[in-house]
Amino acid sequence: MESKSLVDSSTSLDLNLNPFRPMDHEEAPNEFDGVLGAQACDQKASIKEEAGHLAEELDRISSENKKLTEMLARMRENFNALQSHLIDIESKNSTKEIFIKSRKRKAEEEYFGNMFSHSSNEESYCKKAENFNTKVSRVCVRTDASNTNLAVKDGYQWRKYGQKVTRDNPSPRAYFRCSFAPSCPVKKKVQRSTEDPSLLVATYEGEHNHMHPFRADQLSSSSGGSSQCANLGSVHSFSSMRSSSRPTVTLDLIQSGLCESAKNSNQHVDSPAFQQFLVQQMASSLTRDPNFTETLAAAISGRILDYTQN
DNA sequence: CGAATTTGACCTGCGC
DNA sequence: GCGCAGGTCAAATTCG
Repeated sequence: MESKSLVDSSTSLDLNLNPFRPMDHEEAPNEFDGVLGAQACDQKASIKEEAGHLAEELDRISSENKKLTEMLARMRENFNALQSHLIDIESKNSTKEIFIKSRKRKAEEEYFGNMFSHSSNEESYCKKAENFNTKVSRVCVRTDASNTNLAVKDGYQWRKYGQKVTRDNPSPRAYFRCSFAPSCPVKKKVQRSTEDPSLLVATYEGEHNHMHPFRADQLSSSSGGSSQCANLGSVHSFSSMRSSSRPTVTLDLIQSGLCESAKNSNQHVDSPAFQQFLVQQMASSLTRDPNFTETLAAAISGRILDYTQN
């Protein structure tokens, strides 16, 4: 039923796209009718054929778009169902565990054990974290699982003061202090995720009370620092401070071309510049994804169809 | 040689 | 009070 209108719309589209096509019969001089008559007929036929092809293509794309929309709706429904199921399970578990574990250790488990859990966990953590005065943030960095180095390059200079194997995680936890200590109170704990050994989980406590070293570098000179990103894999996840409204961002920065951008990311995770960087990287990784661009193109063509039909 | 890292000992908080 | 686990200290070691 859409095909008729599709033909019309595609023809009109083609009119706009083909500058050599006569817009009006009056525009074609009559004296050429005899000489170019056959040619004109051929051209018209080919244009009609082309319009037909375009109409078919648009039809195909719109139906594909429809299917994708339906799939997306189904996925959303499934996600919501799973989400509510997970919340149920977690609420049951938490009531059992709450009397077993101390608040502090519970918070740690929330940090390191449930890295990929639902955001409700984040919220529950944040509620508990309200008891803490220090600002706590978490950054995940993807590295090679075989790499035993627990260094997370974030632009600041850190001094390692301890390492410990914890009960819940076979991989050791490294303790870092900002090299500006004791004037800077910030501490950092780095440990591999139990669920994904290739993921380093860095927990920051406190706020830096000094300028970001990279910003200072950038102010003084625009060169250097390329080695800083040598170990940087991908900033996989960046999640909430104490504000529960902040979403978890999953970001793939693993492409080699992002080295320069990654350098810029070495700013404090709470800074507006860092957040702007995250947004930019999200946009760029989306536009690099051929599936995304394809889906976007289909969606746009669907919109165009809707518009031309109305 | 000085700075950074490693690592075992020690401290602290919590549950039993 | 004891044991456990996380966190910190500081001497020893490594590295540039």
